[in-house]
Amino acid sequence: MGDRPGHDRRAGSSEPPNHLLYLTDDQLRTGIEAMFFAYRGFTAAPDAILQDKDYGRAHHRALHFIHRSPGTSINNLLGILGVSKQSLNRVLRTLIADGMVVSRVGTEDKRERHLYLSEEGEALERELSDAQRDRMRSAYRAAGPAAVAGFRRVLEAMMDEDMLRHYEALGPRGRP
Amino acid sequence: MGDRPGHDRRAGSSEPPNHLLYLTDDQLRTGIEAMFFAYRGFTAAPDAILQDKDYGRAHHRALHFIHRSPGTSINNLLGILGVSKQSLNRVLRTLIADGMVVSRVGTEDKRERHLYLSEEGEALERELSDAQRDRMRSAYRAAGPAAVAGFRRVLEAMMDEDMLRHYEALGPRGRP
DNA sequence: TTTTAATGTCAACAAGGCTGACGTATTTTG
DNA sequence: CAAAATACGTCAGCCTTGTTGACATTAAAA
Repeated sequence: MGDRPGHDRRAGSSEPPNHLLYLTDDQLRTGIEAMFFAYRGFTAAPDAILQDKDYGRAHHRALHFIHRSPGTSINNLLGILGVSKQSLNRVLRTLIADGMVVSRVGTEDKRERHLYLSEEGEALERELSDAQRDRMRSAYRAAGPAAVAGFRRVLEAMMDEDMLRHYEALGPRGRP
Repeated sequence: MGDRPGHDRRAGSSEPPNHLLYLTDDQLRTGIEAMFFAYRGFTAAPDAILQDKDYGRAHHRALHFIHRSPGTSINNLLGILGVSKQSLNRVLRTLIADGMVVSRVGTEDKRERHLYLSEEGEALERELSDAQRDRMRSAYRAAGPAAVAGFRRVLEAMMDEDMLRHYEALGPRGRP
């Protein structure tokens, strides 16, 4: 297990080749901790806004992806969010009841519902994503363009196939 | 608000300077989505292991940081994890009852408790972090050392002061 | 026409957050 | 030394968000 190819555990063994120093257990552990702490910073801004309103992080996620893919179906959204339909439904129900989200019966396939944000929904989404982008922007700016490219590359390598598909399907200018 | 210095909203405005193209709203949005999808990949492996046992992600976090800072106090752990003492207590109680974590009364200050992992706790922690590191390692390897450096730099810039303090206090070879 | 797919919804439950309120050592301070 | 502050532990209750199971509806597909 310790000598699985490319699996350099680095515990009391001999030194690793210099070009693999970044794969050290210590480096990996630090990366894990960085993800943990950074994710808190990542969600802090929108969470603070949501505290006052009657919504939570789950609502934010739904708003974000409906904004990104106007007209998306429930099934597509389920795949993106990776939750059960019952969980999503509970969130969507409140958003629809509050007039943030509009659900229209599909034109081609009338079993499907197409989801859109209302004006009000767009406004809330904008408020949340502005706050989150501000945080992201200052991090990007502090780190610089080269670091940002690396950041993206590692995150993309961290996704499994399923997520990567959804991530790429959103593309540079999201389509339903 | 649109022309706050360095706040290039890029919505229907003129082109941004070339050297700031990475601060585009589109780029930031993609980074946000990358974080969202990647975090799922990040927690997937340990979550899968925990599903069988009677523990959850919160237990994993406690195990991780006690492993990293043997002898840590409750208060320190609270700061790292950023949860209420009641939340942490619930998790710690089960871990202590199961013999995964040992709590010793402080030597200098007898009000404090010092937390350690038992042999069994170390074993579980190892199982979980091995799985998570495997995932991390393959992402690191796929992205390469330069990307990893950028990844870390952006994540660190994303933390707020409080988290950064805890993150750095853990250091390269964690101390209590 | 039967089957399958997409969706909504009800019920029940669990994990893991939170706050408020106490109780108890123990250390610090005035 | 007495009073206050600190570091816990714990009980109770509540919220969000996740889960599974079951059942109904509608409409597309075979």
